[in-house]
Amino acid sequence: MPKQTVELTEAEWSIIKAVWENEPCAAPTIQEKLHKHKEWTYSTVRTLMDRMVAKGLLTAEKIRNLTLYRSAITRAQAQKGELLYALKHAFNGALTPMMQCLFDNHNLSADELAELETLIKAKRKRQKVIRKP
Amino acid sequence: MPKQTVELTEAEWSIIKAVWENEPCAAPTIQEKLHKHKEWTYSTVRTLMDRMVAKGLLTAEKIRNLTLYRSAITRAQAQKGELLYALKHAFNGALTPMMQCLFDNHNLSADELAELETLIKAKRKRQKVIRKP
DNA sequence: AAGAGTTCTTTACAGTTGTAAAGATGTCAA
DNA sequence: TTGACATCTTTACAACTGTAAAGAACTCTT
Repeated sequence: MPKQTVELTEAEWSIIKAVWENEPCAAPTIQEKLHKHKEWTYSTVRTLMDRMVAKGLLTAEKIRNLTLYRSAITRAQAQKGELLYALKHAFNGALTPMMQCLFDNHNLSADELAELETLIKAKRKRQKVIRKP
Repeated sequence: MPKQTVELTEAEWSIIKAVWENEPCAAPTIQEKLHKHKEWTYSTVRTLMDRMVAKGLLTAEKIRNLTLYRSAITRAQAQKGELLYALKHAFNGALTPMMQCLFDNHNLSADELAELETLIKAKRKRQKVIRKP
């Protein structure tokens, strides 16, 4: 079974986002891709990536002199982990207060509000479907 | 100005929640309150709390042999910090995908769905109000 | 085969986090 | 004033995180 709760540090988020967009990819590629935003040397990126392999966040495959990395978790899994962490710790698992907080701290365009309503309506219909937790 | 982005570790969340519910309070009180859930010794709790004072998450006031602690940030601030962290890292700041993710991983009661709609409607009206960021 | 360039490996180090033992000090009741 | 008890202070330590230097190894071209 896949890890059911994934937690990423800030640095790991940077790395894995770049991996998702470039996989399979080599460490130097990731370093270059991140270079605009992060002043990390190759060594830094490499160390982070290898640690992420050890944690099961990435996989590495060695081909001759090159190590090819791939993500071992999906973006959805990572997002879920992050969100559930916030939900659990900051809101004791209660969704409505979380939404409330979001609404209080974030301006929403009319379009976004409409989209949310659409999501809610869709959710009502789907609600009966069994979902694996 | 108050810290505008607060980030708490898991242990810090445990502590500060207990503080919010008991402040002003002494470290031994917090240790006892948490005892059901956390097998922390007094030393552990105390160390965590003192570090939180150093970080500006709590305040400490010494009265004779007793150190009284208070929260230095509100629950709302902490919640906001946690949520914005998730929003920024996992969703690149995009709210709708975040909601989507939430809906995909969380069953909602009819009541909750209705509440959300209410929140959205309220938000539409308030939207024009200037909010300080 | 030698040099240039690319990629990797090893090692390190300081700061943070979780966890706590041991001992010091203060307080109050008898 | 002497324990008994409560509370505090100091010190420690391992794991994890962010960051990277230095040097080794590989690859490709001339």
